[in-house]
Amino acid sequence: MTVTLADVAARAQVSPATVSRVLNGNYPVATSTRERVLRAVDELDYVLNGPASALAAATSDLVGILVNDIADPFFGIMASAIQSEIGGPGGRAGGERLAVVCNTGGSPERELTYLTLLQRQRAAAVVLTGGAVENAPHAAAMAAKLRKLTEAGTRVVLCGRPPADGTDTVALAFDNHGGARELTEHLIGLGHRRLGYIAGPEERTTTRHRLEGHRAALAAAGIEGDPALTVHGRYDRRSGYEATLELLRRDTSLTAVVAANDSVALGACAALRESGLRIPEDVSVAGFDDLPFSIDAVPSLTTVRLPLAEAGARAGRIVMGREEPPPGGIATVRGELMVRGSSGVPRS
Amino acid sequence: MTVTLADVAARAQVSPATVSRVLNGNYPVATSTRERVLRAVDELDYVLNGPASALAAATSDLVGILVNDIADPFFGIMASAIQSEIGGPGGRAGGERLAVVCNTGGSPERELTYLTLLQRQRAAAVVLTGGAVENAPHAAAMAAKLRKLTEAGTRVVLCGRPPADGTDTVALAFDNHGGARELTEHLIGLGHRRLGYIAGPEERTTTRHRLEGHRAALAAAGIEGDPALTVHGRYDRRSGYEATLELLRRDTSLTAVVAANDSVALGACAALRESGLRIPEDVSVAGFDDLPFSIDAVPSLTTVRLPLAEAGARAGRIVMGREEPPPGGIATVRGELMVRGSSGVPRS
DNA sequence: CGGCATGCAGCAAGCGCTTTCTACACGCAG
DNA sequence: CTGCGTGTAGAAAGCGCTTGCTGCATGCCG
Repeated sequence: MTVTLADVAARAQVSPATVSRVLNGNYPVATSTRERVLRAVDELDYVLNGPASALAAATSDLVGILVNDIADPFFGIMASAIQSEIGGPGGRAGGERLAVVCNTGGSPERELTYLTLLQRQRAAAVVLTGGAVENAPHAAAMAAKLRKLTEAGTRVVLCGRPPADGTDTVALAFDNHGGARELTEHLIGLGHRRLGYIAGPEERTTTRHRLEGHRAALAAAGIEGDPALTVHGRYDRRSGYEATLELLRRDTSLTAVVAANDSVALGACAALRESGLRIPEDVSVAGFDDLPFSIDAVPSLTTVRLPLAEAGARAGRIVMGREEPPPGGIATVRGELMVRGSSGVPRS
Repeated sequence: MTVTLADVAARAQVSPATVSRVLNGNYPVATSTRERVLRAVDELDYVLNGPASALAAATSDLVGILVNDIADPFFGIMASAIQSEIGGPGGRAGGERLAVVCNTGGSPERELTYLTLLQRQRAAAVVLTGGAVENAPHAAAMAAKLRKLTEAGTRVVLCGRPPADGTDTVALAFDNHGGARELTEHLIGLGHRRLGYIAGPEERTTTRHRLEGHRAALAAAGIEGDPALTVHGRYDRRSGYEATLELLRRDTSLTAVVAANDSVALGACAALRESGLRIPEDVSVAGFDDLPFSIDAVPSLTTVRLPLAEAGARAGRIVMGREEPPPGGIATVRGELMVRGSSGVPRS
């Protein structure tokens, strides 16, 4: 049998109540008693029963972090930053919390299911990262779930995701629109007029905002957007590779390829190179996010840096109540254009 | 107040016991009753209280995954594979489990603390990934903790980590030694004689095994290992960059740089390039792991592919009892040499 | 010196669920 | 017609912890 509070109490010759109070440190206990208890805990190698304590106290130290793809550094970096502020072991925060990263794989159902699971565990807090799926029924279901979580006392923060309508959940949204626009403006400034765009999966806010930013830049410059120059795909390298070949098939006159993110851009580079095109002499390429490997591409990738770690850390602090939420509960986090080797003046 | 089992029972006009049985499906319940209960659950939007149920049943559906660095795709890929087999939402397994990814940051203390946290939550299973810290007291503490977890009924599997002495924990270890050896043999076969080695952090099994494999290859070829040609660092790009500059400072005659992993190798490439050296004409570079971006480096990286996803999936299945553990509880997973553009014949 | 605030510890009532054991109603064999 | 197996539902005893309240010494005030 495992050791229980009562065993510790017996050994320390105090009541279970006292042991509990020593362990939680939320009630005055005489120093001598405390020491006796702690010694007993140590000697018996006692480990608190989490479920029991969560049940009795009606609280838990679980914090959930939802990500779309844990294998993607985009989410890994945010999750890492969030976790470090949540105050797991070694974190600066006081009580030890168990930060759990849940991988939704971008699936709306799983997102909802994980939220239910966290609700079931009476999670203390939840951070949702990544773009949302744009689909009315799902959005409504999410909003309802978030409201329920909030009601149950779970703090919720969205990180890198637009505010959820119908909730007053705190949101730290990335300025995908602005970043994409700035990026495309840069390319246009260089002289590009026919730009291909490799978008992410459809029905995602991130995808849409980046695409709209791109188109806004085109429109502002009086460039007619050609639908054939936009291809949708996933947020991975392979998708960028395939989409680029498709783009090349559709229109060989393009001088620049703007990708939904850096991984896609890398795939695009590979496809261009294999097609005998030089970067940026023949075709310029741009990514988004500025993940660590982007600077190592050859030529290094022109992209928009998103302050993933900073935003994650901030979300973590807010959800733990260690930082004031932004006014109105909504903040837009801007990206920064990083002009590097993969973009240049178009061939004439 | 939140809805409880009793509320559902009242609404369905049955006893709480019956509701519990319907929800757990482990006891015969008349169809008409079941339907009535399910309807009530639905109408009340009831969500089971996890802690309470874990306490009463003395089990939990939490599964822990320990990783060194969640921002590193090496771990992200494994975690993703493990999680998909664990049977979280959408997984193929039956009961829904909450897979929690814990980020130790490579710190021994945090590793231990997370294990305690998981023990406290009475986790159903735990998978530890990544190399272990080589340090007698810590190893002993870990072994003790793992034993305790096992005793308490938590299934434990090590993935990409050598067996823990003093436990009979199932382990899927990567053949870092063999992979490194093969890689260096490849370089030697190309004609390289002075190879720099950028090792990972000291006191890690992964670091040591890879380094030993490298040296074994050198020794087998009768090449004297020069201690000045080995530099230790972290497993990241920046570390590779700095270590390479240091290596170049120490010995400008080297014709190849072998890195502890792909990220380090990318940093090495950057440093070489900035130093005016061509890859592979002037200096060959090799990595380890074959992460997705490695093929996109220019030139693409020669490296050793580790079947991260496969190993993770297998570990996940084993820990869930859906696959037999390997004979003896220990399996060695081999890597595969990927010869690509970053390695070539040395300049004469 | 009585009385009362104060500090510390224990009692005991749950927290919401699971599960064993018991109860009841049938239906059918003896 | 009695008795018993079978199928289904309920009563109730916890699971191990937290916490409001009570109780008992102290020490200090008036």
